Amino acid sequence: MPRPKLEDARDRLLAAGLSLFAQRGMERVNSNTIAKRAKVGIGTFYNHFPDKYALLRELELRTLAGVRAARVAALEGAGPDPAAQVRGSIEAAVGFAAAHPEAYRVTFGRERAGAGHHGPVVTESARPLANALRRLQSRGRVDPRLDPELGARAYLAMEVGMLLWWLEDRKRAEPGQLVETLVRLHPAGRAAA
Amino acid sequence: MPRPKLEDARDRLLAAGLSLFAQRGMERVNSNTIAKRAKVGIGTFYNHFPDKYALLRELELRTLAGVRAARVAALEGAGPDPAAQVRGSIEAAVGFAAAHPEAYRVTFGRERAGAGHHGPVVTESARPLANALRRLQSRGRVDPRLDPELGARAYLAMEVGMLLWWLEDRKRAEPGQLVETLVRLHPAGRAAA
Amino acid sequence: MPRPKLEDARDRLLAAGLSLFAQRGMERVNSNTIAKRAKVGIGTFYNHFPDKYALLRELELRTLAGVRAARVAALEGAGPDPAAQVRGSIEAAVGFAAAHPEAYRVTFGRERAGAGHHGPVVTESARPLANALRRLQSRGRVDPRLDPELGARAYLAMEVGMLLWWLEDRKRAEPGQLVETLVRLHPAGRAAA
Amino acid sequence: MPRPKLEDARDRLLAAGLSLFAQRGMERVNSNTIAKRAKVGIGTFYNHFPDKYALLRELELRTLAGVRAARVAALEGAGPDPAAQVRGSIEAAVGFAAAHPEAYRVTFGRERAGAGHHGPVVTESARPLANALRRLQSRGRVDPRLDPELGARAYLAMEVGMLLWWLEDRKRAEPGQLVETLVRLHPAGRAAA
DNA sequence: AATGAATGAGATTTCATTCAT
DNA sequence: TATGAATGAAATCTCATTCAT
Repeated sequence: MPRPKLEDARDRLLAAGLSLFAQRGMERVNSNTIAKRAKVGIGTFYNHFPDKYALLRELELRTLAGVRAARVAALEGAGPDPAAQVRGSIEAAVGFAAAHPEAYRVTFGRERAGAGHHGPVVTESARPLANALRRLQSRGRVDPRLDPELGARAYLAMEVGMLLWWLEDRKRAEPGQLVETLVRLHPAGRAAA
Repeated sequence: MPRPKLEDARDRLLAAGLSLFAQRGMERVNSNTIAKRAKVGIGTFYNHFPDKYALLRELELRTLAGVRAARVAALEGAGPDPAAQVRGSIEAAVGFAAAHPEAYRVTFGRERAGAGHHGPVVTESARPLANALRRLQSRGRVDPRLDPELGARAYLAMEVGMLLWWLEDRKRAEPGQLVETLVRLHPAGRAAA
Repeated sequence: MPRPKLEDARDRLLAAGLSLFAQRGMERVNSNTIAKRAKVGIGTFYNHFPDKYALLRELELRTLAGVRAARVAALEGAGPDPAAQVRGSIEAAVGFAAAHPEAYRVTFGRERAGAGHHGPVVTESARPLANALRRLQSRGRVDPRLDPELGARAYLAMEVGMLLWWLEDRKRAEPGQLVETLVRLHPAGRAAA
Repeated sequence: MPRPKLEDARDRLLAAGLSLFAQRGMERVNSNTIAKRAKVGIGTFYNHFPDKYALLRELELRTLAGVRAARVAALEGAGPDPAAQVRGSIEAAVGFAAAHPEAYRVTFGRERAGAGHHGPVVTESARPLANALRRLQSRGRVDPRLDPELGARAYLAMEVGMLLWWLEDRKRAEPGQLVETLVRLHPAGRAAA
């Protein structure tokens, strides 16, 4: 029998934190509320996390790993065609947001206090995309005048912004429409036109 | 202490709030600090604003009006060519962000508590852009398969996201590069390619 | 022409204070609100009253004078019969409360902060009643074993308590019923039985 | 500081609140002072009561229960004679006020902000007394022209008013005198005359 | 006399964190 | 490890009063 209570408390705290952060936003959630929602004593909270930001950080790391894994899997499944890779990567991101809306909103949303947070979170995805753009430019498949760093940033800002907007109210669009729009506006999608 | 000149206090509070919000983010600024920075009693703060969110809202309204005015002026000065209009509008936005970085970050940044705030702020710009895209589609200048609403949203998310990223550290790019990138990735820029 | 503005402000302040105190109770009314209701600057408030308690005190003095005058007039109109005098005095008190419910509630109600306030307000009425009871005892018209001081106090507590209770919701009884009840329970009403 | 024994804090807060409310009156006591007097952190105050009114309400409930219990016990001990019952009930009330002067003053005194509070507190005692009067009327022991509801109210206003006045300065009378006065002026005492 | 913006002491309330059990 | 009562620094907000105009 696996330890029944042990990791239980930690997982319940993470789940409670996730749903509360998504619902109310970082600064409007307090550690006591998280513990209560997790049906755990407040002392237990501090046995597992040094403070509430640590819990948030862990949620973010899990989300980032999840998005990355989804993209990697999509790229591996897409074969060598760049267009298919772009579409696959986008479908992966949209799919992840649809499957884990709270995690997506908490990680990428506008909730964090303090400036300069968005950047780092996105940076990790920007680098591989910039490299991909450079490769495509060298093969003449993307406008060579586009700065690949800036293009990557710009695209990711767009993707994140759209998905957050969509998650506010999913009736705003079908996932397929989102994918179409993002594909069409993707820097690597342009050359096709 | 003698009472300062009439509307002085209110303006000083707005200025103090702006710089503090930009520096530390909404939730890490308190009314006492704003009042102190404005060299005004805490009571004066509450004579002018019911709470710190009201001050923020006023700053946002001023910023939105500023961006809109800059865009309108640019469009009027750009003549009838759609490409020139797109570029002009983008230059106006970049110019505004460069001239009022704190106001831009406070208004569009990721600081507000509670979800669903970004949307409304951006919505007002999304509508005219969607209309422009529709017009260009009917004239065959923009890919007709692009959903104009989603395209407008996507572009604005990109523009805002890039400018916020840039304002975190302006050494990251020259304003001209930003304009080039945004022009190239603009939904209406595509058909020109 | 009498000074038009002069006493105007003071009277409007008193009226505003009366209605606000009656509505919300002493401690939940502030001087700025009174001034606003009186359509007068807050500065004007302090030109007329040293503080908000002074305004209250003036209202109370006016009310006490009003009740006393009503009772005196009733006694004078009642002729020499003690029973008629008792009934007349009670009718005067009930009539005053009915005519000036706010003033009555503010003056006699349970609103004042700090203990020991009720006593003084009532004391002034207790003395003449105690004297009357003594006179009636010496004439054998009131039970001689009743302590006239305590009897007077007790009756007045009853009268005030009933009228406040009635003013909370006047549908609770007809004024005539109140008078009957108070007459029957009056220390001097007893001998009649 | 080591945490004091379990429910200790709550009881100390109630005791501190009682003595402070009695001393200064509701509106002149603040939560900090109560906590300090109870030798407890301010946070502990808010762990136990949502605000100071909640503490007051609990004190009132305890007092009302105490008075009721004292009256019930007295009635049970008084036997079937109505006169003895009346006297017993009055002795119980006077005894309770003498034994718990602070609780009595806080519960029945004129301190509460907002109107309409006294009524409800007294209502609960008014009903049984009204019923008793009705019974006595049907047996011809009380003047049938007296409205039993109003009579009950009137008597209770008298009792409460006298006891509050007495508690302001106990030298004003002996408890025995109070009882005598109240017995003589009781609606059910009258028929004896 | 009238005005009302400005003031700041003080009251209320929140919440991250500790620690004895 | 788990618990949760206790804590107090810090934030929000009120309001009586002043004073330059």
